[in-house]
Amino acid sequence: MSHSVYGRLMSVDRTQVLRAAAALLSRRATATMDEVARAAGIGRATLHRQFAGRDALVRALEELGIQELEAAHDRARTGEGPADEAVRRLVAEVEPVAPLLSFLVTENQLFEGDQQNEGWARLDARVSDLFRRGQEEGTFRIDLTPAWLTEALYGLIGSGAWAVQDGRVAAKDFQYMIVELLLGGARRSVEK
Amino acid sequence: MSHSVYGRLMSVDRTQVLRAAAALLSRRATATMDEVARAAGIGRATLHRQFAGRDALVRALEELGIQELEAAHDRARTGEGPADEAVRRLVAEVEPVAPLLSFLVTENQLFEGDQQNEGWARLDARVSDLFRRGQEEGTFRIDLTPAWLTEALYGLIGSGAWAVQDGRVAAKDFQYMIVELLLGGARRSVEK
DNA sequence: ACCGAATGAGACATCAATGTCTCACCTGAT
DNA sequence: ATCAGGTGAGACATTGATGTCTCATTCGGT
Repeated sequence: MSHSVYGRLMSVDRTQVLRAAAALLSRRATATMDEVARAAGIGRATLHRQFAGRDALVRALEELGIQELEAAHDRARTGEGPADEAVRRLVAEVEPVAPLLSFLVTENQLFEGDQQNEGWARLDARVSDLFRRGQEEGTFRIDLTPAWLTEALYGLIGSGAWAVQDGRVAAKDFQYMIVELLLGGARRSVEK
Repeated sequence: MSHSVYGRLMSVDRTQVLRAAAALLSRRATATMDEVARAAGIGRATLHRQFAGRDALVRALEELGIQELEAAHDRARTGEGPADEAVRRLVAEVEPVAPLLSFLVTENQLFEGDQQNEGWARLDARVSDLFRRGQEEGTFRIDLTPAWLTEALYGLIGSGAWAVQDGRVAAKDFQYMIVELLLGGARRSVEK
C-alpha cells in the first residue's frame, strides 16, 4: 500500500511522451492526437488520460519548452562575460530545443489573444536584457532595440531549424550561421 | 450576346476578394472560409464559386504573393548597383507584402510534401543570386551561404511583420531594423 | 500465483468546418 | 418591362478530429 501516491506504477513516462510529441509536432504542426499517440508508442486513450486534450498537450509542451530554454540560459551563463560571447553560448545551448521553439512560436502566433504563458515574458526579458547589456557595454549597436534583436533571434533560430530540417543548411552549420549573421551581419566587415 | 464569355457581369472582384483574404489570413491563419467571406463582404457560396475550396484559395493567395514579390523584385532592380543597396531597395518594396509572405511561408511549412509552387523556386533563385552577386563583388561575406542568407531574409521579414503587428516594433522602423540587422549585424562595428 | 492498476483497442457521440445544393432576390443589359 | 446571370442566405450531407467510455489484457508488486 505504499504505491499510487503520486502515480507510481505508471509505465508511460510523461516526459518521454512529451518529447515524442515535441519531435513530431515540430515537424508537422498539424499532426493528429492519434499520430502523436502512435509516435509516442502509446494508445490514444492513454494520451488522453495524461493530457486532457490537445490544448493541454500544447500547453504542456509550452511548459517543457520554456523550462528547457531557461535551462539553456542558465547553462550559457548569459549574464557573464562579453555580451556577444554570451549570445554565442546561448545559441549553442538552445540549438537542441530549436525545433520545439519554432513550433511554439508559430503556435503562439496562430492563437492570438487568449493570454500567453508568463514564461515567455520571463524569457523575452532575459534575452532582451542580454542585448541591452551588450549595448551598455558598447558591444552592440544602440540603434537596434533589444526588443527587435530578441524577435530577430527567435526568427533566425526558427528559420535555421527549418532550413536544417529541409536540408537547405547543414546541421553542423546551424550555430555558426545564426550567430554570425545575428552578430556580424551579411556585409563584409573590415575587422575580423 | 456579347457577355458571359469570360464572366462579365461579375460584381465581385476576384482580386479584391483575394486581398481581403490575404489581410485576414495574415492576421489569423486559422480563419474560417465563412470568416474570409464576411471579411471580403461576400457570401460563403460566392466565395466557394470563385475558389473550389480552401486549398484553392490558399493556392490563389500563393499566386498573388509570388506575383507581388516578383513585382517587388522588378521595381527594386535587384540586379543593378551595389548588392547591399539592392537588398535595401528589395526590403523596402517587399514591406507591403510582408504579412502575406509570412502567412505563406508558414503555410508552406505546415503542408510539407505535396509539391510547392515553382514560383517559390524562382524567387529563391532571385534572392539567392543577389546575395551571390554581393559575395562576388566583395560586398558580402562568403562564409554565409546564399541559401542561408535567403532563409534569413525571409525569417527576418516574417519576424518583423509579426513584431509590427503585435506592436513590439514601430511600423516605420520595419525596413531599417531588418536591413540593418541583415546587413550589419548586431555587433557594433568600427566603420559606419 | 494473485490482484490491483494501468494500458490498448475500439465503439461511440460530438463538434466544427467544409462542400453542395436550392431558391428567392437583385441588378444590369436589352 | 423583361430576362438572364450572379448573388446571398440558409438547409443539408459529409468529413475529420476530438473527447468519452467500456472492456479485455497485461504488467508490476506482493
